[in-house]
Amino acid sequence: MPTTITYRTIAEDARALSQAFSELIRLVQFRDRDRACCYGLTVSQCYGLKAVCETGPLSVNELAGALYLEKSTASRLARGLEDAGLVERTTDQEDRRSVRLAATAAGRRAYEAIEAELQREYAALLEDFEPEVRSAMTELLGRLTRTIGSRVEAEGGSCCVVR
Amino acid sequence: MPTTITYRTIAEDARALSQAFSELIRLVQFRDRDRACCYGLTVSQCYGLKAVCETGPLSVNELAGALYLEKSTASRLARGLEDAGLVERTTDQEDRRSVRLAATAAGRRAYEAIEAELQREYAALLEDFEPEVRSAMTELLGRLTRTIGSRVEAEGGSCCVVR
DNA sequence: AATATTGGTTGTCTATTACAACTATCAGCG
DNA sequence: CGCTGATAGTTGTAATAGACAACCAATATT
Repeated sequence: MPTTITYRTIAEDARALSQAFSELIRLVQFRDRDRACCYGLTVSQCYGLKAVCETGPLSVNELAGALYLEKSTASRLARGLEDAGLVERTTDQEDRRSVRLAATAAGRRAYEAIEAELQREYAALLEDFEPEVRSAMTELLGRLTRTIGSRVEAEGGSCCVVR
Repeated sequence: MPTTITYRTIAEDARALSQAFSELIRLVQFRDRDRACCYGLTVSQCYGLKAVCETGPLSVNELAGALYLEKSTASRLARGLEDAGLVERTTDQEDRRSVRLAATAAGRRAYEAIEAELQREYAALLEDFEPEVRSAMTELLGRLTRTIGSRVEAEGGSCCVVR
């Protein structure tokens, strides 16, 4: 299995990236749809729980920011997680408008189980690659993601020209 | 800007991959939601048009397969594209149950404009990286996507253990 | 104290999707 | 030929996910 990485022009790489991305998005959405059942959580709830567990207690607005959602959507998401007993909602004593969403013990357990399962899957996937390719892949994907993230945060998301 | 790619264990890579993916998915979905306006098409319609334009005339079932959708969903998607005047629907003469979805001239124009805009965006994004990193990134992302694709096609998408 | 701002919630609407029931066509077989 | 079963699509229905706007309550500003 050769690791020949050929150089290309930016345009060629952009084309390849566009192809890979749109396919990837479809694939992951498909997988996520199917996964919706786990622990009786919806896909969004999984992402919400993940955000709360990883970033510590969050306000509704912070949750919305972390997931790139509208605050109303985040609010309902939080309620769902609360109803499921996975997060606890207390009013912030510094600012009583604000809410503190913190994971409960059950929430942390669920998060860890889901995360472990996901990582088992990804590990199995990565076994198909040689170690250096594997590491490069994850490293670069991380970089790409961070770059896209900073762009989205800066621009907000421009729409293409409708002539 | 050094290109130090450190080796890691599979578990570490799996963890990094999981992180990058979930962030990436959120980001791209956010961008896509925002983009929904372009040419009066919805996001799904854009993906549908892309499939029809790139893979040539498709049946409804083939469209569903390409986008990992249920055939009913693909059927409605096709109708939307037809109503927008972007694809033409003719009954296959070999098998009159089947339908041939082909892009119209307007459809091809719209597809090309959307694709060009996307690629301009990706090119701008890739400018932030050195050529060798850029190429490696797109190359490896492509590989990863194909590997995931073959897994999804094989397994269908297993759900995690609900104990 | 009056006004403006901010954090959240609720009402309403749209998009995206699946599943199930149905129609029409095709393929195989006695 | 005429059943029977499989296949391609369509339509009905329902659930999820999300946005936007109007609102309430608390905090900030002047």
